[in-house]
This record gives sequence, C-alpha cells and structure tokens, in this order.
Amino acid sequence: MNPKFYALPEEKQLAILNAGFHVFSQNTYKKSPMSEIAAAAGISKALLFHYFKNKKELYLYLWDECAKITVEEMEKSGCYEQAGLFGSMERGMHAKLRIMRRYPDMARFAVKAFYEEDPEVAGEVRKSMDQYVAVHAGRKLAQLDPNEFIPGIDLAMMYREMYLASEGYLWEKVQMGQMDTDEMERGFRKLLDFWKSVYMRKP
Amino acid sequence: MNPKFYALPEEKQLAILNAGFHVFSQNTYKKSPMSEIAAAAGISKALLFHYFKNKKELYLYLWDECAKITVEEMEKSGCYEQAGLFGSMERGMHAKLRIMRRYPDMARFAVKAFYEEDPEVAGEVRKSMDQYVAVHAGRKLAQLDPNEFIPGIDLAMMYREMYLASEGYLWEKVQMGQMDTDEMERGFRKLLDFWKSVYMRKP
DNA sequence: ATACTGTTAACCGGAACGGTCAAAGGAGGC
DNA sequence: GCCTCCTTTGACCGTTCCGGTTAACAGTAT
Repeated sequence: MNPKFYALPEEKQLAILNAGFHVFSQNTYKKSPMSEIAAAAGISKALLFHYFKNKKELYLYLWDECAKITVEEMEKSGCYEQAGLFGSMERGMHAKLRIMRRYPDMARFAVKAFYEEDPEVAGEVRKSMDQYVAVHAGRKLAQLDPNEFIPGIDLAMMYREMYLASEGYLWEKVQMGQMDTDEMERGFRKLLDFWKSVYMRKP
Repeated sequence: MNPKFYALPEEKQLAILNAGFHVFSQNTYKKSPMSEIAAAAGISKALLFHYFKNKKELYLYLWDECAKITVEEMEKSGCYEQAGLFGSMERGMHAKLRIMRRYPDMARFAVKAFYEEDPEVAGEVRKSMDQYVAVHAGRKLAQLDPNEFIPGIDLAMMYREMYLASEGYLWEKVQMGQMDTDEMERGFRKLLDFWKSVYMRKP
C-alpha cells in the first residue's frame, strides 16, 4: 500500500476506513465494488486505487487495522488490570463502545471477514487471525475472588452469562444500526447494577 | 408466483427456500444473483424463473415465508401459554432451535431483509413487517409472580437480562455458522439452570 | 515556465446479471 | 412406436458492472 495514505488528514483516512468497513460488511468480498467504497468515502475510484494497489490489498489492510484497533483500544481501557470483575467488564464495554462510535461498521466487518470464503483472501485472513490469537491467548481477566460473590454461585457460569448478555446487548444495537452510544452506556450500566445487586455477596 | 411450486416435493421446496435465505443473507438484494440461488438449490436458473417470475417476487416470498414460519413455530411451541417464566423461555428457545435446524440461514436473512435499503423491495418489506407486528404486538409472556423469585429483585431487569443473554448465545452460534443444535440445547439448558439457581427464591 | 503532487473523468476488456426461449428429457396413454 | 403433456435445461441476448489503467487537469512551490 502507498505510504502516502498515512499522510492524509486523519478525517479522510477515517472516511476511507469506514467506507471500506461498511461496504465489505454488507456484501461478500467478491461482490463489494471498489467504486462503491470510493463513493462512500467521498473520493474517486482512481484515487482509491492510488492508495491501495488493488482490492485485495485494501481488504487485508482493513482486516489488519481491525485487529490493531481492537487490541490497542482494549489495552488502553485498562480492562486487563486488576479492577475486580465488574470494573473490568465496565472498562471493556467502555472500550467497545468507543470503537463502535469511531468505526460503526467494524464489528460487522470483522465477523464477515472471519467467515469469508473467497480463496483470494480467506487464507491470509485466517493466518493473520491465528497469529493475533496466538499473541493474545494468554490474556485473561483478573482472577475472581469467591468471597466477593454470593455463596455457592457457579463463578464460571456467572461470568459466561454476563459476557453473553453483554454481547447480546451490543448485537441488539449493532444489528439495528442504532448507535446512540450514550444511551447504550446507560443501558449497560443498568445491567451492571443489576448484576451487582444479584451476584455480589450482601454485606 | 407459480402455484406449481407447492406441488414440488417438500425436500426440493426446502432446498430452494434455504438457497434463497443463504444467498440473500450474504449479500445485498441487488448483489444476490438468481443464478447463485439456483445453483445452491441444485436446479437451473431457468427453472427458478419458472416458479418465481422475477427476483423481486422470490425475495418477497421468502420474506413472507420467514414471518409465517416464525409465527407458526412459536405458536406451536406453547411458549405463550401459562408455564412460568423458565418454562416459557425454554419452550421459546426450543422453537428457535427447531427453526434454525430446518432453516439455518433464515435468522440472518430476516435481519438483513429488515434493513434492506434497495427501493425495489424496501417499501414492501417494511409494509409487510408492520402488519406482522400489528397482529402480534399484543402477545406477552405469562405474568411473573414475584413470590417465585428472590426477594427484592428487579423482575423487569431480570427478564431483559435473560433475554439478552439468550440472544447473545444464539448469535454467538449463528455468526459462527456452527449449528450443532443438540449442543446448543445443552448449552442453553445450562444457562437456564444457572438462572434458576440464582434467581429463584430458595425454599 | 517548469516540475511536482493530489485528483479525477474517461476508458477498456471481460465478466456477470436478469430474463427469455426453443428444445431436450421423461412419463404415461394409445 | 408415436403422440401428448409437463418438467427441466443449455444457450442466448442486451445491458450493466467491475477491476484496473491512463492521460490529463488543477494547484502550488520554485
């Protein structure tokens, strides 16, 4: 890819990224036209080909960027640091919301790319994914202290359950393209409060 | 549409439905070729055009069928009858799993169709959806009896939370195209058991 | 004027698409 | 075997679309 791309004003880079995420998330790789991406980004097709030498390169760049953005943002959120279960979840969700605000179609793109079957890109997508997983597999949320929660509760199930509900909540909004992140934050905080009220040991 | 379609062996009808769900769920309406649907169904394009006079007709037929199947299956499951909260959820989930087993791509198709923007179909999709909502808006799960649950719990939040986790669980599997419905049923039952153990009043 | 950079409209060859049609295949009745 | 009816298809058509290229245009600094 042409290094001149990075010299672009950040706003234009963002527009191109998001245009790519959007179009590629709506269609298969093969059926996602470069012209449509260019139009969505507000530039000409020729210019898009000037920055990315072909469709494949753009696609794989988006895919890598996707992983990079996620890792960076999760790291920055501090959700891996010692902060108790609810603190970690809140920070993690906060990071995801910040990502969704800046890249509204990235989540959908990531899912689609992960299951893309076109031989032109599928191989490299998997490879890149594997190495990303390998690097971050060691990551874990802070250990849970059983004494913080109601006695006898299945901690693993509790965690999985909270995780699923968070994902369900996110997807409910993502699917609807309704991205009022402030309202989402309020909704998520209500979930957190509910969990605290039910799962935490009463003093 | 050609009434001869209904005279087809059920297995072939199913193949055509699922081929349509599959292709239309992967791409925009405009970018979903009839040829691809025909191929996925194991018939020739010409025959597909023999049963459905054009792409629009097939698309809207699939959309209607989608609503019909869902309503029928949910009705049949008995999830609207008096069966307590957990009973209703179990029946509802059972119905959804049965649908997913028979029409693996229907859920994805429904979401995609609902947000389709192509003017050739968007209008009719919305209209058809509105009337479906109007008919079934009155439907509610059985009333909750506060005495069944731990004292002081926010019942509305509890219900919403369980709903979100179920959806999160379903989407986790749907997105991955990993449709081992037996395993999904076990997973869901584990969730139910967890909820019972935490939310139900101890005797 | 010149030279360089960012940007585009116009173009190209080939593939893909929706839709049609004439004909092949097959099952029964005579 | 032959005729009839119905199902199914390969081949075709006019048009649109797509990835990628190119030659040129505008701006600006020298």
